[in-house]
Amino acid sequence: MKNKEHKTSQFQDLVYMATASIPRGKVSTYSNIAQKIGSPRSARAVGNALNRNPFAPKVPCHRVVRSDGSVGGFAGGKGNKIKILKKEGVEITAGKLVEFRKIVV
DNA sequence: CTATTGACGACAT
DNA sequence: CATGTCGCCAATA
Repeated sequence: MKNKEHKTSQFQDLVYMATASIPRGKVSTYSNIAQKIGSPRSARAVGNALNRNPFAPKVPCHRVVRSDGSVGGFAGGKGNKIKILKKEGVEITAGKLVEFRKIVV
């Protein structure tokens, strides 16, 4: 029997592509990705797409944070997201990225 | 088709 | 600085 391929919509595909281009040790924001894919007002929808990300961990959705510097959510648990980011060299204090403005792409 | 949901953002309190 | 409200958009029921 054949595997059922989760058909990804164009919107989700664009989100995954943009997210995959984030270099290790840096981050991006939901809003930033939204603009990159041509829907600057769809930050929320971007988060939804990443939440269902079928290409994890190929697509580093943990490198996407909120525009105010807070970590945002994570399907594997927010604490886990913070842990992974710290491992990549990202400083986080009280749930906020310290040098956020300097590492955001 | 409409209603609900959600890993958001900006602003008000 | 913490919390709440409104607006936004796409996926799903």
